[in-house]
Amino acid sequence: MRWSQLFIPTLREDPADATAASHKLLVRAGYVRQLAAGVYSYLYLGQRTALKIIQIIREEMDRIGQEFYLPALHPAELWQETGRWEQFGETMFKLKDRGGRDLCLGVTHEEVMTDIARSEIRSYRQLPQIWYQIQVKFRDEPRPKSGLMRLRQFIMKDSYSFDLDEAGLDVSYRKHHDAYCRIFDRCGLRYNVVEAHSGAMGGAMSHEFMVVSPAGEDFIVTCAYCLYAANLEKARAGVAPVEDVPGDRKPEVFPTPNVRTIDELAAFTGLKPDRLMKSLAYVIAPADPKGQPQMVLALLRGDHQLNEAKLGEALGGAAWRPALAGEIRDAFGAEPGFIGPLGVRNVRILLDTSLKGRTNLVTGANRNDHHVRHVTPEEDFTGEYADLRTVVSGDPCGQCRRPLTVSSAIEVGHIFKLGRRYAESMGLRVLDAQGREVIPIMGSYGIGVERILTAAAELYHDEDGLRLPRAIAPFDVTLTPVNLDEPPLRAAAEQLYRELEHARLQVLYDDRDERPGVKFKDADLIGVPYRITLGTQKVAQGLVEIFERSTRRKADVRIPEAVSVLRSRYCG
RNA sequence: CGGGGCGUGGCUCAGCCUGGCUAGAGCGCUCGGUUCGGGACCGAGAGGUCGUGGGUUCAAAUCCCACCGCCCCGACCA
Repeated sequence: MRWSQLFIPTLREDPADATAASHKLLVRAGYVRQLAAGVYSYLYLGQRTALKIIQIIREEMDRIGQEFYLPALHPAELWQETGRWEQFGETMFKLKDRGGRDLCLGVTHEEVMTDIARSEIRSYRQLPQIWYQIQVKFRDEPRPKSGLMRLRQFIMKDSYSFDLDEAGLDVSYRKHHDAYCRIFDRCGLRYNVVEAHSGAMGGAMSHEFMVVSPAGEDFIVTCAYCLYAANLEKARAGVAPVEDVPGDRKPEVFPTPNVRTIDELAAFTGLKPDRLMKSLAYVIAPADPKGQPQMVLALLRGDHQLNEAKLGEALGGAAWRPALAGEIRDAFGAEPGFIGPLGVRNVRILLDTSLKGRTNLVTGANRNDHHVRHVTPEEDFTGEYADLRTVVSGDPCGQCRRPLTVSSAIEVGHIFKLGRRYAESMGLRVLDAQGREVIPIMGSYGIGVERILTAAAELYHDEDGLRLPRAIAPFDVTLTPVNLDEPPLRAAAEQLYRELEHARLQVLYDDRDERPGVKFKDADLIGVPYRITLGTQKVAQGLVEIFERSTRRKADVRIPEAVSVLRSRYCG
């Protein structure tokens, strides 16, 4: 394509409202423009790159499944059937048609896919199925952010598997795992596959595909030695042992005026926080509206942080919230800051596993301005052990004891073993080989197209601009004559342009009447992997220069060989 | 939703605190000329409801109130 006829609005300066590198560069390079918070237009370059990403996804998904295209506009009834009309709440864009009927824009498509399956699939012989689509999703996020990182409208490849049994689901899940690896490999991403928290979706297993980046919003825990990898929400680790001073004395209450926090208590007692026991109070709403809320006391080592996802899991997925000060006073007889496990009644006590075997700890006395020392779990009080703490960098790996690393990461894909929740609630049934009616088991799987672009931009850029992997760059090569007023240069450029196109390379021919510096800066900014530069001197000697964007290496080649040299780079 | 910031030509910003000449700069854009291997230079131009509405005032980009939009931190995130 001839640059002079294209719309590639590059910017010299960073847009004022961007902070993430990918956001700044995608706007500066003319890939995207913002329309509203979390809503972006793809311009020419952005669309070319998006289409390449989508094509890679499509090719790999076609190896394992069938492409559909579902509506984005859904009737409310479908979502009310599964209870997710309420569950998604304000995250869902809801609207009414002219007849006053409730509609919404799809946040995901389990309901629509399951609706198709239940009305068409009757027999186990029709299973398994893997259906996918590449389509727009709408989520009214409370806080869109970082350009294309978190959008309110975005393109997702989502797929759904239907299998007769768990073994079948394992196969479908595995196929997706492998397809996702091929997709992200082909897109040039470096990523980790991590065990993920299944969240309110339920389900037995889920994995996330994570690109480590400081711009990421998630945290993952990885072990460089045994390859353990998990989302921080889910990650487990060992703990370095703590030397307790053996104490055979009985618990002893002592005054601690105005000492509420762990830091204050450590300073007051002169003990390290790992000798203290942190008491956090939560309540579970009763299943029965007339019932009493259940008070929960979570106990952690003073220097540890509670992991809310793990607490939720320990409570069996029940809805919970931090206890209010009044509720704490009623249940413990003391203000927050002075509560503890001793002598409490009707309180469910959860101890983090790192407290197992510890002795002689200090914790709240359930009496204002007092704590209690010489407390030993299991001797002085009892409770259930659960993994509650948030892993931090340096914790010993639960598998190999080597130190773990916590990194921020961008979630580019997520695969879920869904189970039978949707099939069950929506009445999907098939007959098995014995003629019995059974409920198929489902999986759901997602890839965020913009996330791939964002992650690539975060991963591959420098101070001059983007340097996208070849597979997703908008062009293969830019062709840059430094001055088109010189007939020999123009002739050589036009000739090369034809040859490159003939060789099926995607070439961006910079035939603009711009000075060389402008052309070089723009070419660097938009991140095309190679540039062929035609300069007066070199062309007079029959040479052109091939410049590799990612390494900044330059090499002179003879003009007749330029195309084949470049082709070999792409093929080899 | 809580906290913070911002809103002035296409872009990046100054001006606002302390109200008052015709609202400025750089970049970009148009025309003419020179220039041409890393965002050139000279000359001449075009382009602005100062986010919106209301209020105070002789007078509002500037002060006050309300609203809207965008960004950041937090909460949230199948």
